[in-house]
Amino acid sequence: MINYISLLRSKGLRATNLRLAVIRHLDQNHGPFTAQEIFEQLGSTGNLATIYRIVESFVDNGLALKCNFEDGFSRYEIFHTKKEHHHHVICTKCQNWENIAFCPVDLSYEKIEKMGFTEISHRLEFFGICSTCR
Amino acid sequence: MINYISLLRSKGLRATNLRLAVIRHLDQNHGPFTAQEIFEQLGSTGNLATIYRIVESFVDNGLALKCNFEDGFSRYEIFHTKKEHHHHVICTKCQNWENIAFCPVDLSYEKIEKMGFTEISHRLEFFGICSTCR
DNA sequence: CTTTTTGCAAAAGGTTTGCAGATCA
DNA sequence: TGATCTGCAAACCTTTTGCAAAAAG
Repeated sequence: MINYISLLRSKGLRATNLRLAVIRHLDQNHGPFTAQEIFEQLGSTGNLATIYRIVESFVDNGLALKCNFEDGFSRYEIFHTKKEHHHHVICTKCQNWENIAFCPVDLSYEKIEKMGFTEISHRLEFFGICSTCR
Repeated sequence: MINYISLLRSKGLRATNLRLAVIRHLDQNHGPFTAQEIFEQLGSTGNLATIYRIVESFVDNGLALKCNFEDGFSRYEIFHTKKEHHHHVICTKCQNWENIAFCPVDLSYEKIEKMGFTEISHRLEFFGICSTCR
């Protein structure tokens, strides 16, 4: 059982009720979620603008990752070093997604370093049509 | 020398002056570009809303690709089958980018097909800090 | 001369911001 | 108590849309 209060404080963030609710929700559910989804799943308490401030602060402090399904919404997903870096396949019809267990990209970093870049990261998402929609 | 008029017509698009200017600009310059950039680089003639309609019609008809540098703008890049599928490294400080000559991802499609997906595609961008900004 | 495209202005819609009051440490 | 955070409402900013006029074929 994770101590969310300590986790937040370790990043210099005060452990407010709403922040605790958001970090717990992200940690215990199958995300990523949009800010709107988090807001609703938390019972539409609090305020959407505050949810945005919270998830962005999590991204800035390494508690969450932001990802992009090319549908006009930013999505936020828990990040701890325990959980490995991963990607998604998004169905372009129903917008459901699955996690992908492997990353085909990391081995490429050496080539990009040779191009003169440092502190390399990447964003990768797959799109397709899932078996249900076919 | 590409015949842009025929190229547009082969996709069922009328060869208007603005569409010709946009396709020529995308083809002859080092993109991708935002709609605003295209508008300005073309001398701010025409209308930004029309530029949006044009580049989106190019994407729908396979003449352009849309890509995402995670900075709030959509970017559009010429696409012909002659030019191979490729990715970018974007400097997170100066927002300049370079093309990447290889794609580490295509070999993964088989694994994703086994997950039940068809018509698979992917979006991949690398981020880092370039030698100038370091 | 019919259909498609453009310009203009206004709307849409996700995200951000200013500020006063509430909450945390 | 002092610093940080939240709620509210309004602003922001990229992108889209409706419609009448213009251009294409």
